[in-house]
Amino acid sequence: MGQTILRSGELARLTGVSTDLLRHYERMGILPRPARASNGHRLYPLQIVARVRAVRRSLSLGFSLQELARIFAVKDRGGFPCRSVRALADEKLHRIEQSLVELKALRGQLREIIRDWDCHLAKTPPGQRAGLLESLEKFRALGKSNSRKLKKGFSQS
Amino acid sequence: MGQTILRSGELARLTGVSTDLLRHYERMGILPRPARASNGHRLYPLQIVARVRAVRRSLSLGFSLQELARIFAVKDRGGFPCRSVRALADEKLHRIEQSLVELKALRGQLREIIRDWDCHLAKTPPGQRAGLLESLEKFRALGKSNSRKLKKGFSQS
DNA sequence: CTTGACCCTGGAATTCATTCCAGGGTTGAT
DNA sequence: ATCAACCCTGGAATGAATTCCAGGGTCAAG
Repeated sequence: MGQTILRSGELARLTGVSTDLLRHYERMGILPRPARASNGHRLYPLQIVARVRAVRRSLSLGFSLQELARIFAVKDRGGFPCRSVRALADEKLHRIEQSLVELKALRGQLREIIRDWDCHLAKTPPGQRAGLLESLEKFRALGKSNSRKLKKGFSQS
Repeated sequence: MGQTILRSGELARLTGVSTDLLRHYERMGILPRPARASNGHRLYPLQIVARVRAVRRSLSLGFSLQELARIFAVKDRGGFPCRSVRALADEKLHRIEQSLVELKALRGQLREIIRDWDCHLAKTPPGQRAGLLESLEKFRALGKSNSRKLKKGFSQS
């Protein structure tokens, strides 16, 4: 527990990220190549935990691995990407707000559609055609925007 | 214009969906296999426009092609999948609401982070380390939930 | 000396909606 | 006859994050 050196499994457990993913981040240039033990095992300094957590946090904030790679490339070469990070964050915020607007519109439409359907269903005995899907045409789509991408946000499990 | 029969290009133009995608939907069982002209060209009845629009609408509401395929499989065999469609819609609504909650939390956090960063930046001359990324650790992640998938909703362009 | 718990590697698979490709055919107009 | 504008096919590619795989090494405990 109190060591200053971590092996991949320990780092994985500490951060909730699979070792596979840690290696992937390394390949992407998002985590620096760590020192190696004589047997080839990765040896991470304790601070790497912060880095991994920052990565996970950034991802959940809407940063892409590519963006992080770009940022960390600057950083790991001794640069200070703070200003560009800041700009990126602003962009993310805008996207989130945009998404919120769209999602709310979607919710409104879906509610309307469901209400409409329930009317139909109430008048339709089970096993009979109610034509719910067809009725979808009545509802016009929202602006094309990114609504197509938004739907990816609905988790599966 | 006034015909009752459409060729793929016409249907594509009418619905804003590429012919490639129309064929893809057909492969997926989401559009029924249309009649063919003697030369092999697809001949769509005018009603197919409604179907395509329903598909697009459903997709934008968060239905997946798989789900639509299941639904239309029942439907095209003469069944009435309305009840299951209704259940699915309910599920989508829940997901949207869940997404909304998470997105709002995200927005709050991102705002907080940005405010925090701006403080640091104000005190840090350009080209100097401000440690914005490192400061991300201070902010704890939200419940694991689907926040990972949510970020996909932030469009690129 | 064997078992189990680790670790290593590079590359492939996954998921999803959508697009792109190569190779080929049928029309209609010039 | 030839060009443009369509249409056909099946399969492969895209992007994004993540996982899985095979084949192999290291190490401590029993």
